[in-house]
Amino acid sequence: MTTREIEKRTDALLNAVKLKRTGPRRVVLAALLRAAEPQSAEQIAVKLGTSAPNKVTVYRTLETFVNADVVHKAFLQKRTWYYEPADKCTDTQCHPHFTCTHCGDTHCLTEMSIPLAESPYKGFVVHRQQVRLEGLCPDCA
Amino acid sequence: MTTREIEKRTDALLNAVKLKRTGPRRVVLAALLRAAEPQSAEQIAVKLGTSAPNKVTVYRTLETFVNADVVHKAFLQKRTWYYEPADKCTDTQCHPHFTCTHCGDTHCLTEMSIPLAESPYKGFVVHRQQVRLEGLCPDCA
DNA sequence: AGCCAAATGCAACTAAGCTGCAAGTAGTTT
DNA sequence: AAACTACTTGCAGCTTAGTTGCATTTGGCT
Ligand SMILES: [Mn+2]
Ligand SMILES: [Mn+2]
Ligand SMILES: [Zn+2]
Ligand SMILES: [Zn+2]
Repeated sequence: MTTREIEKRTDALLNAVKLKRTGPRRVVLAALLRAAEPQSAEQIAVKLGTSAPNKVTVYRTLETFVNADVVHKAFLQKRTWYYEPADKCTDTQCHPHFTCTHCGDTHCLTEMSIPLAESPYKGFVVHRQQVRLEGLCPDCA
Repeated sequence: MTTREIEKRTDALLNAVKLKRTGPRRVVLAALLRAAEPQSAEQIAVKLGTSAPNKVTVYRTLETFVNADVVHKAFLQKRTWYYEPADKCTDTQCHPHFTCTHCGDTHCLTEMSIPLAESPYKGFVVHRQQVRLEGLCPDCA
């Protein structure tokens, strides 16, 4: 996507969920759309450099996006939260994330579809699932 | 398991992985064996009360157990680490954990087996997977 | 242009965990 | 049994990642 396309998509997404199109929201959402992998608040701030909003605003903005379901938290077995645009996820699951045990890199496996697990337990109703994969990436295999 | 059985199992596990059988290790591992669900360092300390080791020791002990593969970190959508004995996990995955979106409780689904995902991506070699389920528990459904 | 609820920035605070180092102890050796 | 010592523990202080309260600013509306 070009810079111009990202800007258009950012505004369209903010409009769609009826959030004010403020400076901080535009740049934070654009940073997520540009990234190939889930990003932490810290990573976003670093990438934005001098145009980064106050860090409290970054945290609050990301939380706002999650509540509006424009962005999801990706749980990567790390101590910090990572965020990504929600558009490559279905109602019942986000795409799996693969982390290489050798180089530590994480990759979105958006083409992969894993059927929703059926619980053999009486009474448990499963609505969503998250899958995390570990192994060796193409570079390290 | 009775208290006596827990004590025996604790010592047997520590011996098996060649870790010294110290007071802190015995009580922390016993607390995990007694629990039905993954526990945080804080939860363990609270349950142990006055016999809890120093909190730094609890952290270090849990990390030691993970390195020795006696204990695993559970894949939960929380900001703190949760730990559980590794004996109900296979080489390729831990059993899934189910979290109820209504009451917030987490349950170990040890009877559930999910086939290891096959990556459609060239070059990615999957060694392990972790699955987290969300929905309604029997009490809340 | 003026209004105002919503958004932002700043300072202070907190939860969860980590580091350095001195003191203690489990398991071994004599 | 006593001595040895590498591993383990406890304490003080530090760090990371995020939160809260509150005063100031601004986007969207009239
Ligand atoms: Mn992703
Ligand atoms: Mn479990
Ligand atoms: Zn790799
Ligand atoms: Zn419930």
